[in-house]
Amino acid sequence: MSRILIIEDEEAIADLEKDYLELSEFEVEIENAGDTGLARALEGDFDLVILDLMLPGADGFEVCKKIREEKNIPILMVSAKKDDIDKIRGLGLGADDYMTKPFSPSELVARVKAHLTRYDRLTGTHNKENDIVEIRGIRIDKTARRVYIDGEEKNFTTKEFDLLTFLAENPNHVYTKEELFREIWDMDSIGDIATVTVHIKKIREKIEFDTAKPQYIETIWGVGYRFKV
Amino acid sequence: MSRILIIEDEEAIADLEKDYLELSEFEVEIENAGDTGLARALEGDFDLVILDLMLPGADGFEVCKKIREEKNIPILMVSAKKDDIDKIRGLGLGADDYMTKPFSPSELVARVKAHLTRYDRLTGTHNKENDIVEIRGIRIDKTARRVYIDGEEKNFTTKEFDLLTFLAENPNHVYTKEELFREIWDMDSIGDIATVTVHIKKIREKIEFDTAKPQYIETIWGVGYRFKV
DNA sequence: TTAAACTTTTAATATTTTGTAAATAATAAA
DNA sequence: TTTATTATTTACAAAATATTAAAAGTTTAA
Repeated sequence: MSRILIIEDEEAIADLEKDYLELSEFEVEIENAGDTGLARALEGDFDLVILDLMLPGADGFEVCKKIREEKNIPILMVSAKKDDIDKIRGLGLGADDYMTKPFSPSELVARVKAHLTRYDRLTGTHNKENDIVEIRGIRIDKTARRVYIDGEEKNFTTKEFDLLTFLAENPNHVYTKEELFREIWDMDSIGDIATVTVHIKKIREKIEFDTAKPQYIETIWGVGYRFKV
Repeated sequence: MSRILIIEDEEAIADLEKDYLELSEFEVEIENAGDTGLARALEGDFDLVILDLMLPGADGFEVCKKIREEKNIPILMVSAKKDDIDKIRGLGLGADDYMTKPFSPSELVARVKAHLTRYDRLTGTHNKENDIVEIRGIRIDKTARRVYIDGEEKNFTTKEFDLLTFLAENPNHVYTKEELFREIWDMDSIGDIATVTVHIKKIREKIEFDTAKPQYIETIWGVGYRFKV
């Protein structure tokens, strides 16, 4: 599950937040000062930070900026003053969200979840762990070397699998047959790039609704192929 | 420069949003119905979508979900009802932010900027070499070999693409047909120059509003052609 | 070891792009 | 205005490139 760091000097608030987050299966740690909180955030392996602006030991703005310089994880700023929101924004600290006290714990949990979901989506952390490529209804499980087209598993040979995976992992990029050949086949292997064409056809037969009008792997006449997204 | 799609049926609101966003140098397009908006979002090359929940032609929830299935770009939901926020969250549609009407335009702009910044940070878009040529409403994606005229994709053959790209990358420079021929066809021999003329015509048919009065590729009589800027 | 599965090569066919040529239009110079 | 020069446009044939099917090799697994 996800690990969350709360940097907050008011113990009661920190504990309340922790309790609610733990109810949602999060793993939570608390630091009660700015300097220690910053150190912990940089050193620890957290997925999200909840950072109070008013802190002993360091300026909250500064802490936020420093974390952002090192980490891309979501930072949720908390402040008692509504005016601070504009300030945070204006300074371009890289905070992801702002909440003014008092706020409901469920609101906090909802926001935390939303940020984690987005972070996973954009960085692909979630998928990378399982080595899954998912794009336009095509799911490629790289570890198991399985391909699902609209949920249905289809069999792919080694070369077909590698070629499709490479294209799906680099969508919207036109590759020449030579480039694809070099990528999938061994660098030094001498061969005719015509085999790329044949494999593209085989893949199309398995993933396209109408092979004559490919919706996934497009032909860029005179150049090469492109996985359309 | 980022491209933003507004899906909103109230024209006054859409125009207001557009004006403010354009003041911040964004490129903005408006769709006033759900179905057309969805189609545009999926087909077009946008960096962010602002989506009104109450729409004719389709359910706003549905539109959001469909966009998210295909694209990872930030989606900013707008609604008149405050209760909708919880609903959006609960349904897990993948929206990135929610605003209730009425809201201040500057607030909108601030949020849009924040989302785009985060998106760039997490996807690393800004790190990747952007081989995108953008000039006077013409966007050329060299990696994908795609051309958008006022946001709409048009098909270009290899020679057309190369020729247009070369001219667009070197605007305001007059090239003789011989120079263009040597550049695109890369032959040392003086071949038949007439083919350049024909290709210029083909390109003009795709990019010019009125082929007889070219606004992009000008003819410099007796000399050659120039991409006007 | 053999059969099946996979990969590569080959060649015929289909498709798209490109170059050419000829007619027409526009411009500059006489 | 007339003429010579240069550009535009059109249509079509030729060239280039992609698709497809099938045969020939190659590898893999029983």
